[in-house]
Amino acid sequence: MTLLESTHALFDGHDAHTHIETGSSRSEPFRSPPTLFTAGTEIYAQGEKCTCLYEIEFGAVRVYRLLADGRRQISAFHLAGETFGFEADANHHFFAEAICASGIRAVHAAPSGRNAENRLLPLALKTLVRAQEHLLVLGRQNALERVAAFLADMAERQGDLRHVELPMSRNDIADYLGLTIETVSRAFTRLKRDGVIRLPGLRSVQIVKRRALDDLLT
Amino acid sequence: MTLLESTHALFDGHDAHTHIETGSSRSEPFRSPPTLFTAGTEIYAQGEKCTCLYEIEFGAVRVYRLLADGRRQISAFHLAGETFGFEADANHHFFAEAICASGIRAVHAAPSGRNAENRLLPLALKTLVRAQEHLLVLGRQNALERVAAFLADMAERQGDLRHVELPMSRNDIADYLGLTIETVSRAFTRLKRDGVIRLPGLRSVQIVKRRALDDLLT
DNA sequence: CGCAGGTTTGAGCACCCTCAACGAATGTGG
DNA sequence: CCACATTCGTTGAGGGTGCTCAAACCTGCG
Repeated sequence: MTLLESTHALFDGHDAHTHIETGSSRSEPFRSPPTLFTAGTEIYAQGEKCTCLYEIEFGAVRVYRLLADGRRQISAFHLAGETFGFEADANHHFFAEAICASGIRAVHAAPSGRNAENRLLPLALKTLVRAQEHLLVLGRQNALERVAAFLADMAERQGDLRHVELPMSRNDIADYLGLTIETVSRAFTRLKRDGVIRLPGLRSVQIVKRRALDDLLT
Repeated sequence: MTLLESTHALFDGHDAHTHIETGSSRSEPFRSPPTLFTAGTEIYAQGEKCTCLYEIEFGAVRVYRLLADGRRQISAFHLAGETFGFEADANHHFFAEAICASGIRAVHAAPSGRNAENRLLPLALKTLVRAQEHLLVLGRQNALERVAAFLADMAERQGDLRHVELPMSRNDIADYLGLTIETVSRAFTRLKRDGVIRLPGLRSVQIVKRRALDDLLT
């Protein structure tokens, strides 16, 4: 199965991920070779046991929870180079899915648990800081401010303050920002109309007036 | 200054906290004797250097951030017995204030930094879990559900599932739940009207229909 | 008793959601 | 290669939840 072929394979569970052949497994914590997850494939589910962390080689991941009636809250997006899958106890309390075709490496804790905490704490801190930032956005910002904060965050994480490639759909953005897709779409439209951003493609955003965007933050 | 006298002292800064005399300082991390903070007194501010953690002997604390225009998001309440003041880097990114007269003990990290992480990680985890729960509430629940979630959480943390004593004002609750005081008040009124709770006092809540409350959760 | 702070209640409005239809993009099958 | 299906995104109209503004109420305290 090639990368292109698998891009749109649907939720067929474990058949969907395939080991990618690479040499080199490094020294200390045991990194498995990266596995290919196709768009929409589940990486882990709420209630499963935590067995490892995950490093994203390429692609993107959404981590979310569901309410009983199906409402979804995406608590975080993770991009290439980031590590996720970290939970407070031995069980997962979230779902994780690949947003697009993604190469993901399982990282098993070092056998000597002593070093584990030194690696876990920074990860917990990063997750916590993001959650707290997110909390402020969801609690006290309006739709336009939320979308602006989201774009600014993505731009910063992708290392290009003028251009963002969004791997996720409007639906994902809405469930991340506590809005509906229509409201997200209208916010994009308004930012475009006001000349703050341009949209060369649906998932491609140019930040034209950085200043105007920043004015919507904090 | 007695505890009662100081209950309503206002923001008079550093004069407001007073050391309480107690014997006993324990072994490993250096706990200072508890300090009395009166209602509304700042414990630390955004931008200050982190010097220690804080243990609440009695009372309650709010931890919050401000937007430029004064909007406030309370990210957490802390009650007696809990530890707070933990931040991701060396500087505080939040404000912390005593909600009511509170006895708070500064806990300085053990000089051997080795043990520090063993104590920090569980605290980071607890903070993270709460933030993530809070995220779901702010992102995807309506006003009534938010207030219900808040009451259920407070009841559980106070160890009495049928009765809650709220140390904080409606204003604090609103800024915690991302609502206005009026909306919080209306939610209380509605829960009372529906017989879910009773209000023996403004800050005293009896949970009458636990089941109905639970139906509003997750 | 009057004042002050916090809370409740009401009326009106704004923002965002809901529902619906349309348009765009992409992949499928003929 | 084109028609079609499907998914995703946009746009519009209308309604509801929660916000704003305002006034009344309650409670504690000087």
